[in-house]
Amino acid sequence: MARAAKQPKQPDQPKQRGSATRERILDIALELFNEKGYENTSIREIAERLGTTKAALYYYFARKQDILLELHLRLHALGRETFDRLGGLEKGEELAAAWPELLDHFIDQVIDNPELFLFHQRNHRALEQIQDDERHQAENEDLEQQMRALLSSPEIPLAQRVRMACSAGAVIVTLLGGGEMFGNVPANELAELVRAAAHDLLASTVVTDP
Amino acid sequence: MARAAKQPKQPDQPKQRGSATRERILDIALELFNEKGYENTSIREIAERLGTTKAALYYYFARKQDILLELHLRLHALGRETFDRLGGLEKGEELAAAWPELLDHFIDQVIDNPELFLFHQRNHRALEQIQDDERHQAENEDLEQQMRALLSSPEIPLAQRVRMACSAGAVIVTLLGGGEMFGNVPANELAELVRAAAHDLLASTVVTDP
DNA sequence: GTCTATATAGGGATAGAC
DNA sequence: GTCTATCCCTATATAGAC
Repeated sequence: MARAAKQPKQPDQPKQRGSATRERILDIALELFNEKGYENTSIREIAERLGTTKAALYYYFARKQDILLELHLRLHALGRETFDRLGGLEKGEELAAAWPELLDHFIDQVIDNPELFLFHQRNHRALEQIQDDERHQAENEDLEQQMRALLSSPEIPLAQRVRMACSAGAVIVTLLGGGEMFGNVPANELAELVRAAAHDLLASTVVTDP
Repeated sequence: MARAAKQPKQPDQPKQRGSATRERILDIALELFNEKGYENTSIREIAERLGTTKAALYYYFARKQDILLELHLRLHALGRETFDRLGGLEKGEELAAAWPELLDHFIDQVIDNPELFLFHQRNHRALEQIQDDERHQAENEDLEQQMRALLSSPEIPLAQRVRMACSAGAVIVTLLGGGEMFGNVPANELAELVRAAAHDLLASTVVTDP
């Protein structure tokens, strides 16, 4: 307890949690990470687009990783929001029955936050690696990890779990697959078509013995 | 014509097209790119796993990019194989009608070459960038680009194209989503479940006016 | 065909002035 | 809070010996 008694603030906590420029940095980083990827984006590039210098960014984020981590936290919030709905459910049957509603909520979130989900998809590997390096809070808060856990649950019949995974894949690929694919179709219209398709996929599940 | 008269071989063509060590380099690179990603894999790492040094690799590949490019060509071959089946089709209706069969073939290919498709998915961005830098032959040979082109075809009703995209997404995400998700289920069994799900998704398409 | 040694560039990160 | 200048490291790529 003798060391580190001088620091007036928490050592590893971000310095300006709600700062306006801090948010701008995160927004610009999100843009660049989506355009070029995390590893191909340098601090210098982020600073240039913001109109400042490298060193200025280091006032807000001690390491480049911390920018990535902070963006991941935005996704965590969405994940918690989605999975809080299933809090009480325990048995596999109930979990499986809740899936269609969960998927609907997921579609809404993707439509509302396309950049964030694109970021998650296109920087999947970089996000994996910071989880190994740092134990950034509970691992189970991540939306994807919770979905995977649910899809691993042995209480749900395999055939049904596969359908559930398929429905998620259909949503992600179609909604994030790039706007040019379907021309200028408005996002809402696309979402409803995907929603219908995903639900048909789930509905045609063959009933199996428990 | 005065210059470059001395070279006994083509200048930018790879030196040992069918060499055994060359293939080993590509296999090891494929492994590492799948584990850590293209940009996080150094030439030194590839050389170490191969049991040699950096400089040795530069005998076979002039640039790191060329390794990526060569692996991409393996995918091109698969794409050509798939799309050669549709060569004669012209009208949108016929193209849409051929989709289920095309999807079946696609599933077979993913099952037979999981590492290659994983490589494509997890290094998507790096592959995009070499397409910009170099015009590496016809762009339309890429499987993904051809699929996108088909899904953009305005002759096919939007609802149907969305279903087609959904079916592709279901296949990719479920088959490449990581083996841990469904435990130790054999790949073939999984493939048949996915195949059934994807076809149900396509079959329940609502008939619309042409 | 494979090595050692090196050139060169760029990235992350820090020190300290203002 | 933001700058300049700099350190240190690692990466790609090349030259040339063997």
